[in-house]
Amino acid sequence: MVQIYKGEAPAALEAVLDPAMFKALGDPTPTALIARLGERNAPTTVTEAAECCPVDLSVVSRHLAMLRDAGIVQAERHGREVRYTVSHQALAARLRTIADALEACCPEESTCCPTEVER
Amino acid sequence: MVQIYKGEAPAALEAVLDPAMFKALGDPTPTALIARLGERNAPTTVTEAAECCPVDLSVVSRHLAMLRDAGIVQAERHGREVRYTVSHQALAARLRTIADALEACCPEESTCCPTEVER
DNA sequence: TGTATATTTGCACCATGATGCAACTATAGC
DNA sequence: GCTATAGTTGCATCATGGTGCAAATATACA
Repeated sequence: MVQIYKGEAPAALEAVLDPAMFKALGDPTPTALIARLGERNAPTTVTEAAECCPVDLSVVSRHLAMLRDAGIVQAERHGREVRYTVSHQALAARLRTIADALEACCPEESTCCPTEVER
Repeated sequence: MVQIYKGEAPAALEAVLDPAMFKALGDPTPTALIARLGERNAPTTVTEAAECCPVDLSVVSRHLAMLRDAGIVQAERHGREVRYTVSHQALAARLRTIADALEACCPEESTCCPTEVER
């Protein structure tokens, strides 16, 4: 369950930190699908996209739907096939928006002597 | 298990798409911790950080360690306490690096008529 | 050395999500 | 309408990871 804590992040941050997007990017199969759509660089059917990884077609279908819901890819139906497209530019723009929000939310403060702790 | 598919992403992308970072940002507790460290804006102990959310102190300790391993926060031990610091600037920089890699990897191509498919 | 505080780690439990298979729906062509 | 192809969805299974509790470790101080 994705529970949001009260006052978890500054408003601007909270608006752009989309858990769905990060969850998608944290798993290898969706990541592979994003790369696959990128290298094909053209509307790609579920069957074509499935060549990216050794998983069942239904798994690919589900992941693509998840990516669509997360706003990372777009879908268009043509007859009996559905063609997916990824906009790396759009995804990059979203990451930059988050970066902007991060820098804006909390002014940096110099710390005296940050020493790494061995793990 | 985080399995990396062969040729999952262009080299430049693969180098910056860190699953550990995205996994951390996809869960509310680590996100709340990042925000907590940001608003305090100074080295923060585990006990202080734990005020961010209604979870056991051990959970906070584990999440902070995970964030440290993911390179998102830094830790320094002072006596019996460990003080954590987050650099929003550094995190923002990493996101921008990913954005750059995304834009560089696959030249955009215009699609004819991207129509959303109802879910 | 003994005690108190701060943090980490072992362990068990539970919710979530990824997966494969089979059944189902949608569409095209006969 | 019937059949074939493309994709989605239901269901069961399994791995992962978040969580709390208790025990262990690290350090300071008496």
